[in-house]
Amino acid sequence: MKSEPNAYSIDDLKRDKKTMWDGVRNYQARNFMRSMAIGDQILFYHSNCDVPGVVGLAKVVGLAYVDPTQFDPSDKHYDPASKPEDPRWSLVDIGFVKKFKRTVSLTELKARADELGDFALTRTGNRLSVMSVTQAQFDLVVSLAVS
DNA sequence: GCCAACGTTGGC
DNA sequence: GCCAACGTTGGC
Repeated sequence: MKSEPNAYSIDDLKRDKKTMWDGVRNYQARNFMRSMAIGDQILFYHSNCDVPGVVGLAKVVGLAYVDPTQFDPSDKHYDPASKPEDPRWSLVDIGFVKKFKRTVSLTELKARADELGDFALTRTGNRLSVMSVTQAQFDLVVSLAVS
């Protein structure tokens, strides 16, 4: 899952312990969240910053439910087209697991393309804020963080 | 700040 | 249903 550290960083999650992953307004990303299970592990990625990359781990602590911000006109992600009787957008609750001692940068991930295989995060033009990762890819990223 | 790669919108 | 225009994302 991606976040701009200016908006919400791994340090923010560490402080909060858990958070509602609100504001996702992309159907594919939403569908990924709807398919999540409690305990699913998450790579936490910082985008739009000095060193984009995976900075830590989180996990799913609450199954998908209606994202309340879609109905709030004062919210940045307000969606006037979404009706309470038929909500468009969902979110999950995620909990802090750990912050890596070092960032596993996007550059580094691209350099490991052979080992990672078809990795959603490094696919060209991928702008999804929530995407899937295989266990093998997850394990490789974690191993890079501690190496 | 630039720009490529998207997803969405809306006219037709 | 097509597609141009537009807005957004995000690396660089």
